[in-house]
Amino acid sequence: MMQESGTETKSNGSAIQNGASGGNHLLECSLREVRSNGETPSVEIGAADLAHLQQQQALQVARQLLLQQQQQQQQQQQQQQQVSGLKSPKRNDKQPALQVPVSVAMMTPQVITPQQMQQILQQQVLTPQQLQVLLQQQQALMLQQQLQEFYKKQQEQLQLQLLQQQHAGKQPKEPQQQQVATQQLAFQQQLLQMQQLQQQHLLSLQRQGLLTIQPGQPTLPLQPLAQGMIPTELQQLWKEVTSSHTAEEAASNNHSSLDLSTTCVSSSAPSKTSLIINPHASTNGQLSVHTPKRESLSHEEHSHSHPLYGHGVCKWPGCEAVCEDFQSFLKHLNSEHALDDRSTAQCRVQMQVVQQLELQLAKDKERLQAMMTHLHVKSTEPKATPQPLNLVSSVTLSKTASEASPQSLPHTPTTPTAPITPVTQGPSVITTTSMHNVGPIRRRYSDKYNVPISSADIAQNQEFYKNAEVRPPFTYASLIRQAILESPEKQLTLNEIYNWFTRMFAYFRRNAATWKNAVRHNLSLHKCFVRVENVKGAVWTVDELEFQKRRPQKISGNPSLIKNIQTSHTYCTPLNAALQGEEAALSPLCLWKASMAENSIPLYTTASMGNPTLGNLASAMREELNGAMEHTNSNGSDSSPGRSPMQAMHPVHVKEEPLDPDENEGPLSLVTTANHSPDFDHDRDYEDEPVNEDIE
DNA sequence: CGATATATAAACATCG
DNA sequence: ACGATGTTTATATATC
Repeated sequence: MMQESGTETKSNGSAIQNGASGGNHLLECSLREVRSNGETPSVEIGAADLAHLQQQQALQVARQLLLQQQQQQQQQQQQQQQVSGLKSPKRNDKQPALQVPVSVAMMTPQVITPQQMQQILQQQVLTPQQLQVLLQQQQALMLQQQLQEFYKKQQEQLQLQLLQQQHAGKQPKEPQQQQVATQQLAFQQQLLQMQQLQQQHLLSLQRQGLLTIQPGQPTLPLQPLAQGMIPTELQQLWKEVTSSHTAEEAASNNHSSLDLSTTCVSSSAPSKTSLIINPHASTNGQLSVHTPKRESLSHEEHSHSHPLYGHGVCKWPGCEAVCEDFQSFLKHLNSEHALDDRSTAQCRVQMQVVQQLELQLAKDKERLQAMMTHLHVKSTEPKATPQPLNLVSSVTLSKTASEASPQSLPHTPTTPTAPITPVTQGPSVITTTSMHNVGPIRRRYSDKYNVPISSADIAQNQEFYKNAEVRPPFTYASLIRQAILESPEKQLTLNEIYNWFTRMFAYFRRNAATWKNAVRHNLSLHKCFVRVENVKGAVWTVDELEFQKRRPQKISGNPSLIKNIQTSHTYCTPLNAALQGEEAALSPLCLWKASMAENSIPLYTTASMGNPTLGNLASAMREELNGAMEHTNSNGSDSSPGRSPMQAMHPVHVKEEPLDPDENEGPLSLVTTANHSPDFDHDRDYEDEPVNEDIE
């Protein structure tokens, strides 16, 4: 599984879906999503950090390789006669520590199995933000593992090379120095090769939109990498990449070209395979070792597992050449993606992408750690026990807030704030494929969202529900209301409501019969929804008063929320500004928003900062909460309570395949501007057609 | 434990 | 007859 998902992570979305042979669907999905959206995740890593880390990494690699080399020499000297073959099967055993020079430290966490993830999702133990982080980490982990395989293989190669060279040198019985020199050369070559492979990794990841690499940025990380190695060469190669020369070199070196691809394959294949030395692996052509041919595998398997091939298309970064079958794909691969400067450069970029991911992983890990620590501490505390005091204070705040901004907020989001940059909703998209067997679970959240989440997390979750098929933590009533309020006329037809659901939540792209029924049920059941006859039929509107009247549900166990409300000024401002510029940044409302977003509105992510609809949703939810709090708090206004928006909808049994949402309403069109995947632009109805294969 | 809220399922009605 | 739309009832679960 690890390998498999790792593969997917690594290079291409297509591989992802093809290779979905029970592997990590979460990862697959997320990648696919990212890819389809063509967005790139924002990597919040400073260039300096990157450079530093990469440099360290590079140095580490170099050191390890040197060490390895030395050890090998010693070893060989001791048993010169023994080393007769080209293979060095014992290598792993003898130098286990050297196998994975890169980021070993980051590998400690284990990859979460789909089941585990599923469980987490179902239980909603974690907030969407947390989930996202988790997913990202998982992804990064996969990558790491993949990289591990990469390096293992490379080292293996290196060793073989060294062995070979030693032998060659031995025959003429040249002095040891000569041997050393040869080995040094090989070593350098190996280093270069490794870097190239890494680059490829990065490149493909970048292509997938997993990372954003600014045009000028790449050189930064790369240079440090090159230091102490082959700076000139690397830089030159990089230049070539950046200059995007299109010279397609004929495959004079088919094997080599295959190499790059097979590297990926190996990482996707079982670890055993990945450790096998690929016959073509040596770019130097020095290896003559023959290992099990990949070609021996069934085509089907190939087409399903080759990371560079999927859906009849070559997934080489920037290629997308159509290949009828796997055979033609191989031909194409060999001819078009031979080991030329271009391919090498692309590979390099890929490596960079991977490196960045690694950095991201490190950061996310740190974050997770902090979260865990925090939660652990908190969990043993009042978490389960609501704190009235806090609640009160929060209520007060929110009340003020509501005053500050009229409850009729559903202001249409006029704030496409901004930078609709190629942001990315991170890799954190969850596939439902892995959750299909989940039975209906009806639970409420209540205190499950008391995890404080940073604004950054909030931002990251902007698109979370849009892409991840995770049940949104809102009741149907809340969602329906939101949908209606978001509309320009504050009224929607049933079908429009449906559309809103599917557009806004990936979760509602399946099980249509179920949730649609629920929507209708809710519309009929709740007084707050008023049906109005229209010229064109009937539309549904919201009776705010009625809506607020609903019984108040305590915002239980949310100490952190309160706490945040009181102390979230810091990021409240940015959040507010980003989400709703029209409102006072530091108003209590803002505080409310921040807390709200932190606790139950994971819809906001940097990616959709410019998405008015989301902003609307947020505001509406906030409004709702305001109302609820108001009621709860003031014994006055409405005798009846407001419903806490915190009430959650819970994971439901998912059996259908997610379809693409459609979009029709005018107001919503705003929504789907920059971030939307094309999918959102057709008018598809999400019916329950149990399709299990994921779309691409 | 009972009341309430919500989710889910399903029967049934109405209408185009 | 059929599907979309609504309404209503029943049941399960969670929360208060």
